[in-house]
Amino acid sequence: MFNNLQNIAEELIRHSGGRATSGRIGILAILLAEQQAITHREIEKRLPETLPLDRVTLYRALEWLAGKSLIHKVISDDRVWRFHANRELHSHQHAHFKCTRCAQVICLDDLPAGQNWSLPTGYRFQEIELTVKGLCADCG
Amino acid sequence: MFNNLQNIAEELIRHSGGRATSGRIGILAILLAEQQAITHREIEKRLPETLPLDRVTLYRALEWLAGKSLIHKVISDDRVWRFHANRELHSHQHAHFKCTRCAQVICLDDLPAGQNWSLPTGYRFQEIELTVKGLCADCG
DNA sequence: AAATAAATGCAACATTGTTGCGTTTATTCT
DNA sequence: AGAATAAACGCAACAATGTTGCATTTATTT
Repeated sequence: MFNNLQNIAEELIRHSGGRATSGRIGILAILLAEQQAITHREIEKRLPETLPLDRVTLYRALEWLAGKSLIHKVISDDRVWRFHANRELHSHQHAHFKCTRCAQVICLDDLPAGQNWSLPTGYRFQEIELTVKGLCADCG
Repeated sequence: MFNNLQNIAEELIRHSGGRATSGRIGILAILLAEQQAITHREIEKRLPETLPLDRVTLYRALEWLAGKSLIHKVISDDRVWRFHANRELHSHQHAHFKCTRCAQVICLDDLPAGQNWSLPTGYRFQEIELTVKGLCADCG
């Protein structure tokens, strides 16, 4: 099962025209296995002992994966990036929920239509970044 | 005129039950004079030479002002806090616009109704944090 | 004017993320 | 399969933003 994700990850990476290194595959597999967006540190903790990875390498791999749109980054009010695999459902814009108590982040599917945000004249819309904050089921 | 803002700032601070120190007054006056949300560093640069203020004091004053709801903080994808005075218009929840080229941040007045975000069962809504990204009039 | 609690300044630290550069490795070419 | 090559990697050092502890100063109260 874990192996299955490894294979999917490898396939996705090759398909994006990059080198299928064990680091990238392992990282993407971890993100694919995760329901929520998780931090750099959380990814580090989930790395198997057989795959020790330098902090910097992890950062660079994440940046590369995000550049290839295989994952996306979410910023939140703790000033920490969180990463999440771009499953089909989420490949386009979507909102995030962040628990104000346990800091867990999950993805929501909806997003208010972006274009009809009334921006001042001359301003051009590109994208929307929306985080709903509250208490998750465990903390609420 | 600047003096006027100083007076308003002082009044707001006293009204919140805190000490009206020159630092707090100066900082709040700067934020009141600003249309946009600005960073810690930008505030530092705007401080008059007659009011040299320690980095830490500035952070603490901002935290205090935010705690008293005289200002609010906005996080964005450069992982830097920006601060903005809570004028009446903005005292409740509102969205922000951030230019992806010059990093300028302004406040927008609308916000989609928060309560009807479909959260998973058991999740409780508290607040919404929304940033629209794009190009401002100067950069677009 | 003196007393007092709150705010300040300084130094040191913490966290997250980035850069430069020599070494290793996945991939390609023969 | 083995050699060549560019892409990834690991290490060390750095950068930016924000925080903590503690002694000193200051706004406010009496």
